[in-house]
Amino acid sequence: MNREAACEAYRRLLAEYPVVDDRRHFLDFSNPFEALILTILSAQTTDRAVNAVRDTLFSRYPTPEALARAEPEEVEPLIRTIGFHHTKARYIVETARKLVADFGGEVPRTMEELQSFPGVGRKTANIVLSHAFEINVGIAVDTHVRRVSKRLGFTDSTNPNIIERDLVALFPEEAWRDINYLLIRHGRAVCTAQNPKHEQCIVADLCRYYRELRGGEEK
DNA sequence: ATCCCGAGGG
DNA sequence: CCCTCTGGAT
Repeated sequence: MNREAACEAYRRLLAEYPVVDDRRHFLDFSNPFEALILTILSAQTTDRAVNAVRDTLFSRYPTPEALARAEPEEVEPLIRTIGFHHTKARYIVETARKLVADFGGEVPRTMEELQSFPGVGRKTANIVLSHAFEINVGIAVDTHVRRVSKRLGFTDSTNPNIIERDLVALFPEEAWRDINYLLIRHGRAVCTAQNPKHEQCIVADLCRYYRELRGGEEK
């Protein structure tokens, strides 16, 4: 897909899913430490579930130092409702310990350093950088971004790294932070994995997948 | 039943 | 590439 068509799709998605509006329901990323921990906890879960545990978690462990002193076993009950709590309790305690031991309690601001924390892959690191630090080094690619990008024709690949490279080349840097969010919204509401709602899709006329489907059944 | 703004390990 | 980890919402 060419850049003009991609940006047209971006504009329409932005109008359909207002990002500023949606951010109210997203996680509060004002504190980098909390942002890192909450983003780790967010994996394969809803932001509602994560928001439900944030107050108890951070009132008990307000700093990296406090969380570093805890044992995963005592943190686990506090985050039981988010799922994957056994693994995630270990991730966030070890993350806090590494934060204190290697970074003086300050959350680092590079992709490489962030990905050295347990539970932080490229997707999570991208989110922390772009939302907590306003640093755009790339585009966070999750399963929704992956599916929607492939269908629309933003990329031909299924490899997340190549998808990210294609998206980065396709969109201006100002759009990087929001395209992730827009594609996720669209992926959940309309461009679903099964039975996508083509009739509700605001970018159907730009969509390679939709074009192929119609071509396949009409001729 | 199915899915959720994934990452680590085999 | 595959599998596992998990509870909650719908």
